[in-house]
Amino acid sequence: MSGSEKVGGGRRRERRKDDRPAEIIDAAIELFGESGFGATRLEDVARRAGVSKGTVFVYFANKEELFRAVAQTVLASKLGGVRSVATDFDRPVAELIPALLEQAAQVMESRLPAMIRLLIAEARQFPDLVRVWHDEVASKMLALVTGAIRAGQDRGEIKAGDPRIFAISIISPMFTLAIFREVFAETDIDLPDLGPLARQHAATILCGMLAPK
Amino acid sequence: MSGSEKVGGGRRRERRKDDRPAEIIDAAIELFGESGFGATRLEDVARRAGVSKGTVFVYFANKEELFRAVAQTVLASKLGGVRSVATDFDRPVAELIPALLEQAAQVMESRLPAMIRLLIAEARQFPDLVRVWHDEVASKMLALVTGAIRAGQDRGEIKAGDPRIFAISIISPMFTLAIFREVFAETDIDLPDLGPLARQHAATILCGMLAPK
DNA sequence: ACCGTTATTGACCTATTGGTCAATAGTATT
DNA sequence: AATACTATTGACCAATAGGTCAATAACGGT
Repeated sequence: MSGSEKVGGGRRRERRKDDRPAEIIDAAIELFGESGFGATRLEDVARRAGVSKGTVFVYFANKEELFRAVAQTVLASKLGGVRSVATDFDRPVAELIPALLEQAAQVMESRLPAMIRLLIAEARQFPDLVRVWHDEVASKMLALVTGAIRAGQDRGEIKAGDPRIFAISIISPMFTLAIFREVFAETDIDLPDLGPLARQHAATILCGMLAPK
Repeated sequence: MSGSEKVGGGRRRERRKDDRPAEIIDAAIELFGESGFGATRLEDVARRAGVSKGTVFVYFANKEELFRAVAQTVLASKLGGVRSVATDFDRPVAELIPALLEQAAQVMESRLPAMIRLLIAEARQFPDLVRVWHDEVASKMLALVTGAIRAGQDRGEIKAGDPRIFAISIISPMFTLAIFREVFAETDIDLPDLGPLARQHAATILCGMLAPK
């Protein structure tokens, strides 16, 4: 109570060079997520970050650059998750797939879907970001699953068929539901939860892919 | 050849009240699809429609209204496809699902994915459009599939499980691939085609859902 | 041919907002 | 306490693009 004021509305100008970028990025993540890139005003980002518009331009050359920073921040924070699953590569597919989908259900509970929505929205404006998103996340994910499928096929565990298509069959429900939840978030439309979807879909698709013994 | 000039670069001012709206909407579909809503200038829409900016405002109160018209046009033109599948409702699921996915593969070859991308992008800006899209397309689609699943379960054809989740398992790969193709369109990334996906996925998911005899 | 109607135009207005920068005020050092 | 340094500010600028409207010219009717 005595000396240290509550930070929120405390002194007006504080010099915190090191924390600013992260704070601005956080604010931008929220606002871009709420209103999209085009409709979000830098001044609002600044205000939410507790900073003036000028400060935003001290740390980010322009709006695009801020968007890049936002996208990379969210993507980077999720990379760990993907990696962790990538480690247990050569378990039997019957174990890998449920684990993978469970993991996906968790990851999709974060800010990632909002980010994905943004990337879908601005894909044409920021082709290089699409590239990053593909190289860092999508293709790695796909490669991981495809590899596991192929291994399973070699072992005679999995039916014949295009592994890339199997991979899409496996992961797309998580992707689709995550997007749907984003899009229909503000409405009263109710959708299944990610967890149950992950489990039932894992069982179904696995059963469809296992080679008949 | 004699009197009627080629329409394209013909006389500058023509009075064609009836055709203008459709022409403007067509131009807008293309441009919104290419650059998104925010980044598309009404003046460009006008030019592509062979008309001046003022004319656009004669037929559409503002940019939002034009967007609505665009969305509804594309949605409406696709409604027929959904309906046509809805008719053969109580065939055995083993026939219905491949047919449905084949149909979906075809529909996703149209402008619909671009429109879906747009709707995802602008969902927060146009909540009422999201509603339309849900009521007119998504929920009908879901209801159709869910209904068929339930019927199949009653007949003992299909395993126990949440029919809504089964429905997502069935259709989401088509949705996902369509979106991916949109997003990665400008890159050199190559993705599977919709047809093969539809067929292999139909076989896989069906096999996973059929009750063991 | 003439005229009245109105679809069409494009110059114009203006609000918005990304982006700049000289002034200001924290902070560290002495 | 005085000084130097620089993070922060917010008034300001300029460009862009949505939106308006009086003037114009295409068309139908007589």
